[in-house]
Amino acid sequence: MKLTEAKQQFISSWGAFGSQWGINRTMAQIHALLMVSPDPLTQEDVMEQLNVSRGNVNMNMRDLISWGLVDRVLIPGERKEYFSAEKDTWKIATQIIQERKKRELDPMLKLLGQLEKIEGDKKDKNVKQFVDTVSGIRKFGNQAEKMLDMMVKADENWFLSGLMKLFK
Amino acid sequence: MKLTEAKQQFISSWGAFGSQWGINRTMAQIHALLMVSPDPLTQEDVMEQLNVSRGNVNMNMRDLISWGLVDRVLIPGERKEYFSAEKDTWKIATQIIQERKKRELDPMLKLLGQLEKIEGDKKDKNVKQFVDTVSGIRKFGNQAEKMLDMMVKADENWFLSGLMKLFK
DNA sequence: CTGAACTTTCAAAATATATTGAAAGATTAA
DNA sequence: TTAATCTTTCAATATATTTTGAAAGTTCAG
Repeated sequence: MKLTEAKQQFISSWGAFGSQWGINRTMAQIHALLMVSPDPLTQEDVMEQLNVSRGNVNMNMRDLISWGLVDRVLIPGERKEYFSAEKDTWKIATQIIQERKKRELDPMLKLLGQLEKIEGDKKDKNVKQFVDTVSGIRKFGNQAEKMLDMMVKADENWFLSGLMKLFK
Repeated sequence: MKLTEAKQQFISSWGAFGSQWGINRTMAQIHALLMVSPDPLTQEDVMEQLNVSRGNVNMNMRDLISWGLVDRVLIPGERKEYFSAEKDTWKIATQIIQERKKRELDPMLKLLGQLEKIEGDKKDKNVKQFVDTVSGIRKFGNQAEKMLDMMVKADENWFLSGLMKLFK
């Protein structure tokens, strides 16, 4: 397989993969394109390579930046803006974990904590099942949160070798 | 807060949470409803409580069953089918991990493995960046896969206390 | 068998999400 | 300044996903 074809496949699959995880296809594709591009690209470059509109690129690029996955890059002497993606997989992963945790997991755990304090007869099986379910999810979520924090703080090597050896 | 209101909130938030992760809202809501219901429910019950159509409940219930999160339950002497959700958070989580891994991660890792075998001059920075990116993601994915397998095999207690102590 | 009770299917409709592109807004070289 | 270049916005449009509900399918008691 040639580079051009492989790139296409990678970009298209990364887009499809992303949609299954609630990331919009174009955003994932832009990310994929930037990850395999050795040099920074302009909005124009991305528009051409992915066949999407200026506005679309602009909005999704902004999102990618807010996720900390893409940086604006100034090239001395150039008027236009360039964009470049973080290429280190470990950093990408921890960045995504951190953001999703902050944006989604934390608020959910907060809500569950409130729902647990429901008033009602603990003898009522409806009340009991509700409290048990909610607190079960909350406990699990809290542990997951701790584990993710740990991952984010740790370094890649810990993940690649250290953790694994403990449970071979 | 009263049970009824708390249930509503839980169901609605679980639905919203699900959509951010690529799960359709109704499916997540049905799941939430069944998780907090002490006894099995019929399609009719779900239709009424969530205000969705028969077909919708039927299709999503089928999906939930294929994910291993809901079981059909036969009640002796009853003509209709009842549905009941697994209530153990740990089992729910490992079930979801296992399924998503099988449906999404495995195929993606397979593809990345192929893309890595691209033909081309390794001196070309385009080729190099492509191979580096793809193999970086693949390696990370492989480790993640191992770790998830471990989680699925382990038991809840290991997660709740054991793992955590190692990295306090 | 027969038909009542229940389940499944799926084309059409509704809804939600993503994309476009032209106009307005910035920025800067000259 | 001015005007060329580049970026951002957002209402309109297009696309994708979800939902509906009536019809077809299934099951089983009598």
